Amino acid sequence: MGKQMTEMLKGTLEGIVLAILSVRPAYGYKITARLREQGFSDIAEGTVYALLVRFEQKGLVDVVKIPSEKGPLRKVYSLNAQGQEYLEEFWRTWSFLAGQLDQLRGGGR
Amino acid sequence: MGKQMTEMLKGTLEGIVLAILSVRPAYGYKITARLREQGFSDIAEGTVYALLVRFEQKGLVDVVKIPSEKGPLRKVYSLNAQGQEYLEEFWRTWSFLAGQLDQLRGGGR
DNA sequence: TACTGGTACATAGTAACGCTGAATAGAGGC
DNA sequence: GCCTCTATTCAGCGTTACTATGTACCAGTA
Repeated sequence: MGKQMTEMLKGTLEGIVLAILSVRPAYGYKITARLREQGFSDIAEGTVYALLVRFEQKGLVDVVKIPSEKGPLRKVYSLNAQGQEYLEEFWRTWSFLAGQLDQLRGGGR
Repeated sequence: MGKQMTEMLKGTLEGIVLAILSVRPAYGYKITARLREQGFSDIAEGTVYALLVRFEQKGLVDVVKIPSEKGPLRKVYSLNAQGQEYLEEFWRTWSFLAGQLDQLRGGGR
């Protein structure tokens, strides 16, 4: 992945994963696979797990352990009220930034 | 400034400043002031200067020293061909990310 | 039994970036 | 002289994503 993308993901990946969780609960492995399908080609496994741990520590998610059909236990994460709140703030921040960028891009031509 | 914004600016502020320079050459103090007016309320002084130094090291900008009407010499930065190229790549990366986020946001409701 | 491959989670170490806070310095106004 | 505004620089810090590796469970196969 490009270095620009790597840096741009800081702060954004968090929101992306929260948004994914807001649609439906999911576990790390699945989230990583989904991100890769969506074009974030080399998101590292460890990256998502670290993120999920942080969510848990901040109290943004609830966790349930569910047996997998194949392999070790899955840790299924779901967004709780606080996480929803946090996600909304993320969207506000993102909107502002995207607005500014659009303006700059338009003005630059 | 919010912590979310701080993290989101990583990788993005770089593009923002490059975009500003692509419109017309500018110097650190002015850029910082302009960013603050545009709503990036507490961009730290040092942040922009560090960015400009990095641009210089990567060879994305040309630098001229010009006397100020009031105060020490200004270091005026202008985007060169390589910088222009880099900025275009930034826009491509940004477009991809913004597209993904828009999709997620739409799907989440 | 041993091997392979897919699923699933965890973690130590590293690099990059923006922030904090302070220092330096010139010019003009009181 | 002292303060304010302009203008740049730098050391140290916290957060984040990446790299690389390790653990573990299960199914299929030879």
